[in-house]
This record gives sequence, structure tokens and C-alpha cells, in this order.
Amino acid sequence: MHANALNATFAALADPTRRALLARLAKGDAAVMELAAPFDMSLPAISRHLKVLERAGLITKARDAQWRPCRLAVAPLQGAADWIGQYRQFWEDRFDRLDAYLQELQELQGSQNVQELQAPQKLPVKEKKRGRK
Amino acid sequence: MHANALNATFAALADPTRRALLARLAKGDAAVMELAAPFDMSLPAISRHLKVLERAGLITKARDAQWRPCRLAVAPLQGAADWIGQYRQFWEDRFDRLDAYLQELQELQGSQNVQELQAPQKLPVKEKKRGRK
DNA sequence: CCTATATTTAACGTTATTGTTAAATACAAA
DNA sequence: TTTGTATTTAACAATAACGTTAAATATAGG
Repeated sequence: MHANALNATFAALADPTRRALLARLAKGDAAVMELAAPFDMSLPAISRHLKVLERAGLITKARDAQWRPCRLAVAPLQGAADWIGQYRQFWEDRFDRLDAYLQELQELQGSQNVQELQAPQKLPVKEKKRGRK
Repeated sequence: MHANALNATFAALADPTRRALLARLAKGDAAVMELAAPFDMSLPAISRHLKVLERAGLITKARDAQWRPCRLAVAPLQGAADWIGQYRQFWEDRFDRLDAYLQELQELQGSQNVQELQAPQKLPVKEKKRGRK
């Protein structure tokens, strides 16, 4: 997925109204009126949220008389998921490390050597002197 | 993951500079100077991008003398991935449908009944009369 | 043609975002 | 204390985002 598309996708997903609109569309196509109904927001506002989603490729609009039935389009979601997926291994690693740590804790249960345990992946942090002038 | 956190996470990810910073940090911790080096942008600008990432929980900053080594934090990425994951089944369904369609195409190869094929999941679209006054 | 319904565009104000440069702050080391 | 390096904050400008209301447009149907 191209960087520009990711910009638009993530920006579109950053708004809770738009995420709610997508969630609604996941249950089936709907026209603007129906999509707007649950929100305490003017119709033009919803219309523009839909335009943002459309420009991000997250929905498509068709025409049926005076209605514009909207449909969820998942390609950008796949792209976003793929991008985040680059980090999946990273966080699974960390989870593994945490897992090992917790297991180590369990094995030491009852012993007096708890001090030996270090939280995994801890940054070397020097003294924190607080208070600015 | 709470809606507010998703707002901050997706908003943070919507900027290509910030995504690049995260990509860099995936390769290891780094202080601000080092993070800023590849960018044609002032240091304060990078500093503020880092603050956006930090407020979104995507990085943590530690203190080491005058350096602020930054570390990737993946929890918000997991949250974002989980949110998008709600739709995974949805797009896998669609992929299955497309797959079935393509297979059907292949089976019809050489026949004259290609017209029978319908693109899957097509919205009923009436005539489009273009041209506005 | 006239009316009703659905949707978008226009115009506007408020608040965020993103960048800049200059100044301030934090810390180490001479 | 003075200096050098790393980082942040202040002040500012330009642009984008998001909401509102009023007006325009598209379409169906009497």
C-alpha cells in the first residue's frame, strides 16, 4: 500500500464518527439518511464524513434514485492491517519475552531470589531529577 | 481498546514522518538526534512528532544524561490491529467470493456464456445521468 | 409544473495540525 | 563557572479539519 493511501486511511480511521459509520456498514449497505440517524450531528456533517471515507477508499457510493447507498470497501483496511502487521512479530516477540518472564516468576515462587528478576526490555534510566525552574 | 486511544493512535499513524519514526524505532531504541537525522525537517518539528507518538502511547521516552532514548511501544498498535481485525473476516469473505468468481471464470473458459457471469457483490446501480447545471 | 425527499455544496467560525526560527532548559565536562 | 551538546518550549504563520445553517441539486411522483 502506498504511503499516501496509508495517510488517508489512518486519518479517516482517526475519527470515532467515521469508525462508527464503518461499523454500521459492516452490517450491510445503507444510504446516507440511515447512516446519519444514530448521530447527533447535522446531515451535512455526516455527508462530509462519508466523503472522507470515500476519498480514502473505505466506502463506495452507488446511486439509486435519490439515495446514495454506501458500501464498505475493505482494501484500505487490508493495507492498514498489512502495515501494522510489520510490527506484529515485534509485539509477539515482546509477548514471548513477557511470557518467559512470568514463567520464570512462577518457577521462583517461594524462593527468596525474587530480586534477581529483571523486568524484560527495560531501558537504562538514570536518576530522574524533577522540578524545573 | 478505548475509542479515545484509537483516535490518538490512528491520528498518530496518519503522518508519514511519524510512521517512519516508528519504523526506525522498530530496529532499536534511539535518541532524538539520531531519529531526526534522516529527515529534512527541523529538530523541534521532530520533537513534536515524537510527542504526538508519546501521547498516543506508541513510544516511551527515557532519560540518559541529556539524551531521551525512545522506544517503540506496541500496545496501541495491537489495539489498532484488533480494531481492524473486526473486519478481517469481512474481507476474507469477500476474497473467498472473488476467488469463487475467478474459479468460475476459469471453468467457463472457452465457452460463450461469459455474459452470464456477474461480478460478485455488485450494487444495483441505476442509470447515471451526468452533467450538472 | 409543483411538491416532497435525499443529498450535497456554500459560506462561515472555531480549533487542530504542522512547520519555522529564536530562546530556554538539562546535563556533562573542561 | 563556562562551554558544548541534546532537547524542549515559545511565538508565530499557513493550512486543514470539523461543525453549523442556509441554499442548491437530484430524483420520484402527483
